[in-house]
Amino acid sequence: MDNPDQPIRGSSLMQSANFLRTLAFDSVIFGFSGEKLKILILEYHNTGLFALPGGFVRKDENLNDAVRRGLKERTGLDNIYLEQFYTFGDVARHKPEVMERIINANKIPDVDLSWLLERFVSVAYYALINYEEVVPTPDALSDSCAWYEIDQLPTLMLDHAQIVQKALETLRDNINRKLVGGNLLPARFTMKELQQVYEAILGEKLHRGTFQRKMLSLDGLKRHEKQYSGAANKAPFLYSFE
Amino acid sequence: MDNPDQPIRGSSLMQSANFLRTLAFDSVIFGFSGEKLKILILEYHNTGLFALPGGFVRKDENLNDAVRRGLKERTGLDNIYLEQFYTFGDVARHKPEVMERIINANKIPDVDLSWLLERFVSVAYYALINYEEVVPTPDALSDSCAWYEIDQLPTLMLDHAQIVQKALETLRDNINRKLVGGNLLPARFTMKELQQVYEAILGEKLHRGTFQRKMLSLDGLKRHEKQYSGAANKAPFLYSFE
DNA sequence: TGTTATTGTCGCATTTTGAGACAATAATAC
DNA sequence: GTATTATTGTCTCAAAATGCGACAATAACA
Repeated sequence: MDNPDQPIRGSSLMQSANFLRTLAFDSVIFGFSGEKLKILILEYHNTGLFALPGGFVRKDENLNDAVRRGLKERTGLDNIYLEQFYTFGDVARHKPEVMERIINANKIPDVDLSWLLERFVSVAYYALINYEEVVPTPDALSDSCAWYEIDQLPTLMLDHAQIVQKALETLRDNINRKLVGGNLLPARFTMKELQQVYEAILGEKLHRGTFQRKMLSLDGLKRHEKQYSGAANKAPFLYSFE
Repeated sequence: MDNPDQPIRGSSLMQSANFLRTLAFDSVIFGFSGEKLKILILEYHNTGLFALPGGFVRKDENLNDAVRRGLKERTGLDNIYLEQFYTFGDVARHKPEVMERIINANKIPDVDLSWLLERFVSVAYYALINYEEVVPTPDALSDSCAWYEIDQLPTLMLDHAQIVQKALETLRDNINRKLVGGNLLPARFTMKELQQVYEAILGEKLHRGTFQRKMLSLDGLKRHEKQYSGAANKAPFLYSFE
């Protein structure tokens, strides 16, 4: 389910009065490392349940800000490219027994949490993150918050697998229109690294010459000094996004 | 605001118990006629307020079904291509005084409508409709439900102008990927009519030869008999979508 | 039979894309 | 120094897609 995030730390905050009813968000947080695309997944205490990081929207808070806040709490990162891609509103995604299991697996002071058992519609976002700078941070309900390779995800609860799927599709669509990768890579990177990001997202190999020509023609990259890695070959240029 | 639609007819239905809190939908319904792209706009009784047709989601109803239901009530049409394109969740869109004005302008039996004054997040959809077959139908709160040319809209309440804008952008993006127009035209149409739809959506003239070649290469059109309109020139073929 | 407006299609120049080839180069081996 | 090796930047050429104008075909009417 769209899990609460930080609120439970101070359990008094976790009251329905502070949040919009019915509405939650979930986020698909992409990172890139070791030539692989990964996403952040939570595991709930003593339940064996895996989920996307999500949360609720405060009554006086913009929807987009709520997600930004959640992202910061979970990754420590700020000022990140976030894209809303779909809102999931089927009745079938309402499974109060799952939420109950999560609540029961935790010792939570006597606050009325019955509102969490109601049906939620979830607005889903994805974000592209610099893997190196992230400190994955579980919330009070979770054991862990960790990176998983996109094609080796554990079984996710509710419709979260479907959400991931749709996030990937949207990302693939967008990559042909915008220059993607700014946040997935360090500030300076080689053309090869950028190509690896594209290949990981698209799930296919690209032709080196064609890729380089295309990227350079897009006019969104700035070329810097060469990177002498110590390898016995020509040193590649470093680039940054403008 | 995201207005209630049919429920008020039987005012007993218009109780908060039946609907999800916090959540509404709005729809941008595109039609095509006289070479112009148009959308359906409501006008509320005695308020001078214009709005997109919208509504609420019943507690036991899928989000997508709620929109489909609303669309049918408003246009009489069924089985239409509907696309969810964005969810609007800023605090700034909460203006209880607007909703109050609408409620006060109508004589509504004493049902508690205070829930309508709360903040709503709205999921927005667009639909492409066959103009010829539509019977625009206002709801109980509205004087009228009528077509307006896309570039001659009245001032819309709340953030509805922004919603229309985003719908148009999404439609323009999608038109380059999918074959659009199936619902905007009659079952059989000429290549010229199809081109006019594209030009209305994109807001620019297209080259006739290039357009025809492109459409035929997409392999989603079936060619039928010629249409003898009585004009003194070569008769065009009729096409339909497969 | 000629006229007129519109349609289907073609040809050609231009641009974009896919794929391989080749010289340049950074480190190491000799 | 010089040869070797892996990788990079760029080029070339063919193939495909696109922009734009031209021309023959044709339906109705004079």
